[in-house]
Amino acid sequence: MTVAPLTRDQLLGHAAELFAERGFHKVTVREISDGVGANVAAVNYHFGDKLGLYREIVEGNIALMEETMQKAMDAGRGGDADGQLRAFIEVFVERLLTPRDGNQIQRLMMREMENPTPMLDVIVERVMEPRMRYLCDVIGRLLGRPSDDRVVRNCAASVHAQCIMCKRTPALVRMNIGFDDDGDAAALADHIAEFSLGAMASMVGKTMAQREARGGREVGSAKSSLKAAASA
Amino acid sequence: MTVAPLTRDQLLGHAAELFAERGFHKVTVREISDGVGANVAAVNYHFGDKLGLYREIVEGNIALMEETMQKAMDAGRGGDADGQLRAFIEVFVERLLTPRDGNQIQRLMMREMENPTPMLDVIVERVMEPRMRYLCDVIGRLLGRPSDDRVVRNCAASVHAQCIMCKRTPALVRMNIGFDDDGDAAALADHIAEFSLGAMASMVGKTMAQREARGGREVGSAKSSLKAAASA
Amino acid sequence: MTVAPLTRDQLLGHAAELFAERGFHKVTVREISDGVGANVAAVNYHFGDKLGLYREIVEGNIALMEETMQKAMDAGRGGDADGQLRAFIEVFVERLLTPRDGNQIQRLMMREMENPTPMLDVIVERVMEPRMRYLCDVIGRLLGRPSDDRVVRNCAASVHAQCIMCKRTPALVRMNIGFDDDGDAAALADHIAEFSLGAMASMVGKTMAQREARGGREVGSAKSSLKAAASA
Amino acid sequence: MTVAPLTRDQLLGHAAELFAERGFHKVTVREISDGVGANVAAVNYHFGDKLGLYREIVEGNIALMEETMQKAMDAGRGGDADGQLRAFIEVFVERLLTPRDGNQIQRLMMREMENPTPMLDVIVERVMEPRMRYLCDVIGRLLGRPSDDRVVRNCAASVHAQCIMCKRTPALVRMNIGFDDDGDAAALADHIAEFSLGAMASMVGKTMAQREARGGREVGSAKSSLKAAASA
DNA sequence: AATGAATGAGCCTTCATTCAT
DNA sequence: GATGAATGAAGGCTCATTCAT
Repeated sequence: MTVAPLTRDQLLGHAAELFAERGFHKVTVREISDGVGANVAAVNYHFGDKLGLYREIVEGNIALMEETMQKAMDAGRGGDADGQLRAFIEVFVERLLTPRDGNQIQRLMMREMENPTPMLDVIVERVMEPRMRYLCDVIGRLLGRPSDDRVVRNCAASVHAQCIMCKRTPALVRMNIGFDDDGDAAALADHIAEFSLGAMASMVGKTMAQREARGGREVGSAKSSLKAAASA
Repeated sequence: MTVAPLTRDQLLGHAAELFAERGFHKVTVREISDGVGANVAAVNYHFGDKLGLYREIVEGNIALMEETMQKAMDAGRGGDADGQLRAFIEVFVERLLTPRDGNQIQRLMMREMENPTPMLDVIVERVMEPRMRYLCDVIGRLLGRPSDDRVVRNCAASVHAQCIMCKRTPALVRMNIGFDDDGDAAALADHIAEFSLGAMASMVGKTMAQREARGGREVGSAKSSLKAAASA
Repeated sequence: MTVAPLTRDQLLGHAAELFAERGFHKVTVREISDGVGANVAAVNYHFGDKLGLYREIVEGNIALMEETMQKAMDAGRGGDADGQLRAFIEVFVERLLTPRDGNQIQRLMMREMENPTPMLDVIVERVMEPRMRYLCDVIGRLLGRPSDDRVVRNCAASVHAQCIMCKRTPALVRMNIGFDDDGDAAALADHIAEFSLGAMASMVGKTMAQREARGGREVGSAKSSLKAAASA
Repeated sequence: MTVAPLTRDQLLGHAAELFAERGFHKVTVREISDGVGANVAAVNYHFGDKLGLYREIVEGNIALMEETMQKAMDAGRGGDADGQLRAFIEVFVERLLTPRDGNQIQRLMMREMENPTPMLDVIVERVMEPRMRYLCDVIGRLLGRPSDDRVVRNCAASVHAQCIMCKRTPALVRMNIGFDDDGDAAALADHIAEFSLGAMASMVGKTMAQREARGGREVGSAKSSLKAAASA
């Protein structure tokens, strides 16, 4: 026998969608409670206050996110850096563009970037930093440089900047500065991957050419898959 | 002999800073007026309403911006597309990072992206569209494709995304997903230019390789400076 | 056991009195809420906004009014036009002069005539138009003319103007231009009925005299009860 | 040589029109001053405050009114009461409907009836009371009764009510309870005069019939022109 | 004689929160 | 476990008035 979904869970579900869509500040508790046929006081009753509800949603999403991230890293394990970066971009972009019940973390993060809340710190610690660490790790291997290298960090930022721009916020749409708007996440991911891998291949090529021009020679350190490709 | 700064100008100055810092919606008229020791009604008296004050600030900034854009385009005139793109990125990034009294347009635009106001339309028309048109034009010549080509637009978006990310908003700083933070605009611009030009050179190279593989042959149309370099 | 009157009902009651007394625009929500010891936001909570509260009051009154009008028409049914007009005037004037708890429609309508609100349209549709239709119908039969005849409409306006003037607004009282102020609704109604029926009888008589002078002859059409009386 | 009209006079003229159109409370001092290209403070400078300006306008109009009233009374002098009443109604209605530069008293009085100001007392004393006195005097002679007779007062009120209704306020128009709307002041005045004289003739006739029925006889007192006509 | 600038009181509305049941 | 009712703080705006020049 099925029980009616508890108000608490309904609130969580409905609020999650609203927060993901418009951000913490632009959603009123009345909207949330009305949306599930509950009383205004329901939010405070179940979650202490509006932020408490938001916190629970964010934390739930973070947990999901951590699993996903782990899976993504596992999936890439064993492959080359090139494939790992492509995979990362594909997953990221797809998540950003495709609404999924119970997983709004990517959109929530976009909203946090626009209008931060106290939850941002948690998000940074448990989502952004692991992600950037992974991204830098992959790119480091791509470029044959340490993952805390300045160039690596900048390339990671370049890649990340493009991914973020995939999320079409109202302002971005009106500004018409985004990517081609055919709603095809795969095509978008492909462009970003091509663009970024091409950029980094070119960087590695130049570095090599410069070094070779200086009579230099590859000296150990990390092996670069792009260098390998470039020298092939 | 200098006169005490008029309330109107004080309001403009103070409000401009507040708006640039937090965006239109997160600033109250009381904050603005109190900040210069004026009455709440002062804003209404001088500017009709809050939006009128904001409009005047934005429009002043847009005018400055248009001059700058013109200058940037003039600077590139005569050079090749490669140089023009570099110049554009340099100017853009420099503006974004260097605070200038009475010129908050870049920050205001970031705030508009986060939380749009009715002024966004004007900004789009007079700032974003000319900028993107120019960017697509330059990149079109770089890639040897028409400026309204899909690939061109996507590359322009990739370049633009990176530029925007240079602006360190409070959230971006806390998220630690931005470029290396040494405050050196030139170095940042250089990274973005290298990254982007490398990406596009690689794209052109691939295209050529594909065409050559298909026994194709360069057939006129626009000449690509990157293609020229790639085939050299 | 009686419960303490709910704030909502208190607000309705107090506001109704204030609105009837001074009109929508001259009453503030603070006055309303303070008057029943409630918070300013109470009005918004219970009725959405000030107009929502007003709407509820007006609509309640209109409903009562419709019943009354129906009753007045029923009362006249079967009688001749003369009697119907008398009945109408009596009921109307009595309503206008006698304050009734929870029925402020007559006063509210006076206020709407002075300072219209968006509710006027509803009042017109559901109160004024039915009333004037009925009045024109009765007078049309009195005069032996179609109810949309110009003369009929003007006579209806003359009758209605006198009825309205029975309502002693503060300004009217100070101006001392109203009817004799002994508070006797029946006497007032009698005067208006005498005056108006006399006027119309005279009109019919003249018409007849004119027609007869022209050698004309009564040719059917609607039968006029006043004509019948005049020729008797 | 002509001098530029003084600000003071411009303010008087413009404000008079605005006040006549919408009433004291619905006109802002800014509107008044802007309308003549003057500063907001001009009103207070020249007239002390908004009410001071209004007072001056009202008093000027009252003075004009008194002259006019005097003239109207003079004009009627010598004629019979019937003609005097017709003349009164014609002048009154025509004044109400026809805007005249520098004579807005009728419209101002309508506005005072809707939304009284402190000036109402003066208007009552110097305009309303003399007018009603004259009206009662004329009607008294018409009916052959003393001018302070209850019936006379009521008839005066009936006449006056109809005249007032000629002024088409926004609410009256929407309510569709006014006279036929062809903007012809003369026709309107004619209807009201016919209606009212007919009404009073009928009253006199009845009175006579009643008295005669009681075997009564005309015993001196005021002579009634209508009675004369009725007995002819 | 007149004005630009500025003020203060007041209004309606919004929203997260709290309280008593 | 949940709610209807009510609150208080705050926000944008209007308008007659005042002040210094």
